[in-house]
Amino acid sequence: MDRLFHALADATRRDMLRRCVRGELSVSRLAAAYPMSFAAVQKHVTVLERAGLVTKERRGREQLVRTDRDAVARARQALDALESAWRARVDRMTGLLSEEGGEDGSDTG
Amino acid sequence: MDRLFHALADATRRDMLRRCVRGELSVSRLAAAYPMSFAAVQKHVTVLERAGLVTKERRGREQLVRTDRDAVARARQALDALESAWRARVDRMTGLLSEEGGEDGSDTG
DNA sequence: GTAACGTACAACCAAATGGTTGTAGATGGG
DNA sequence: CCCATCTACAACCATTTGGTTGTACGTTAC
Repeated sequence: MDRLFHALADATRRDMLRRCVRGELSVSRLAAAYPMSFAAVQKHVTVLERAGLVTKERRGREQLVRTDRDAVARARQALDALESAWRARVDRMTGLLSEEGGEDGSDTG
Repeated sequence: MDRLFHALADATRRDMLRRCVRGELSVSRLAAAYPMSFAAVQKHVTVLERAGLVTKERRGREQLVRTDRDAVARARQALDALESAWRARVDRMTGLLSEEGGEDGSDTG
């Protein structure tokens, strides 16, 4: 989860995710799109890969990068969990008066 | 946006967000919950605050921390935008054959 | 007024980040 | 084979992060 959000916390990497949705860009093709060295782009891709946000697929001597849909969904679900905490709070206010105890701690993913 | 996701990329800070949903915890009360110094917790709160994820409200000599619901929603919307990119891709495959051009770049926020 | 509490902020340090360059291993084409 | 391309990885550097301690300031309680 740390890796996931950390990977998302960089504008270059978020842009990469958008570009790699179609999974047709090699690393060097991707690198051509940014004003930085190939190695720097490689590092960004590695960060995305370790976060599970993209996968690499070999085609000849190229390595095609593709955004992993499920990983983005996972991040969204984490934020959903946070929002549901508000809902629980509202429920409590409108409905009843139970004590606190909503310690689900869904952070192990 | 960078600050937003960066703030979320730390388990301690995510835990803080959960705890501060009800907005009834002072910084020192919060600090008591973690195995680190008060100053360290203060820094975490500052990171969350600069990301817009929490606000502070003074009550006497205490400073109550409260999670900002809208900021979390904002992060979710960013991930929604990513997912809609996949939908656009599917649309293209099933429907027509238009060229690429979905450069909305909703990154300025 | 003074002590205790809660907060803010600066200085400092180890480790990680994000960038660079350089080198080396695979792969494909003439 | 030889060369160009694509990739991988290490070494290095400036900056940021995440933690510490110490000090100063405002507020509450006695």
